[in-house]
Amino acid sequence: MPKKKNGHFSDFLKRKSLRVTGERLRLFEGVSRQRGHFNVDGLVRRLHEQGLRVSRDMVYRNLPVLLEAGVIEQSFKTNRDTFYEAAARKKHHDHLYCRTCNRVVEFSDPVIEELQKKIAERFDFKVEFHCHQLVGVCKKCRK
Amino acid sequence: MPKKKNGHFSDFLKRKSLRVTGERLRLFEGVSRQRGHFNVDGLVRRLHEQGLRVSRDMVYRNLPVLLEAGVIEQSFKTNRDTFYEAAARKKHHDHLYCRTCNRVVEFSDPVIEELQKKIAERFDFKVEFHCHQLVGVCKKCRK
DNA sequence: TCCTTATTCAGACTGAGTCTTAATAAGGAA
DNA sequence: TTCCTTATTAAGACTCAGTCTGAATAAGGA
Repeated sequence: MPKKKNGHFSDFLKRKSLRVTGERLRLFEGVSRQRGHFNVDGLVRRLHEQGLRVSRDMVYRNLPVLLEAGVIEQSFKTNRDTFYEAAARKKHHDHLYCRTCNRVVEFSDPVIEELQKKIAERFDFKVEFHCHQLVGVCKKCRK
Repeated sequence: MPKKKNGHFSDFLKRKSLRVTGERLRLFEGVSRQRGHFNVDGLVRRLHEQGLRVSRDMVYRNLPVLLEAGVIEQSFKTNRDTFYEAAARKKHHDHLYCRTCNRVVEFSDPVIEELQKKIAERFDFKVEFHCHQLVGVCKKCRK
């Protein structure tokens, strides 16, 4: 029984005076074990396939909570959707997005991260997340 | 009469075997003189106010053309809209976006730009534009 | 001038994200 | 435990940025 796993999350909820509901804990567990990028509808579909009954609306309502708790982070945006991923799985990274084949390549650069932090400080800006994606055409799609 | 102004644009159209229509040239001129950030519906509204009759669809259809010709560039995205700005007006920059007051602060960092270029080269990726925004809460909104 | 075909317009459509309302359940008080 | 207040939930309607369709128009080559 991994009671400990969602301990941090329910602590977070209490700290924020949000109610610790079974729904939220189940959502937390379900989301935490997802791999790769997902949009909301994709997430709901996956969770259903895994036998977890959650409504789309429930996910949308709790998105800010999951983001603030650091359970997920925003990954990248296409014209249509916003994609997320479970944050605990791996360290932060940014994305190259091929608009032709929709494939995504991850990159991370500690120098860029550091410079970003400095910029935020300079403007006295509390950054909650950032979106950094290079959009274009990958090698394959250029033939 | 600044005939020369849209010369580059009509050359671009010809090079791409796209038809040089009065509509497109008018759109080009209208868009070029806009200042600040705008989304599509806002742009259409502004152009109407300035006496230029363009349909929303016309703008959407020609968005890729204007982007590729370098007339506008993508600026930042909110949950709902994508914002653009006339590119010729000023040099490239990125954005801090306050999700509370929706205000936008511009920043630019040549080192980050350079590092991005290197990353794109490493993955042999032809970058058409990039989206780099730090989302959070500005000084004022934190009281 | 004619003909082909890209472009334009009007308006319907799609779907991500939001909102409403009634029902439910968390958690504090006694 | 029981009751009560109030946040949360489910279902489904709604909004509106962006896309698509089909008919009318006009660019540009022959």
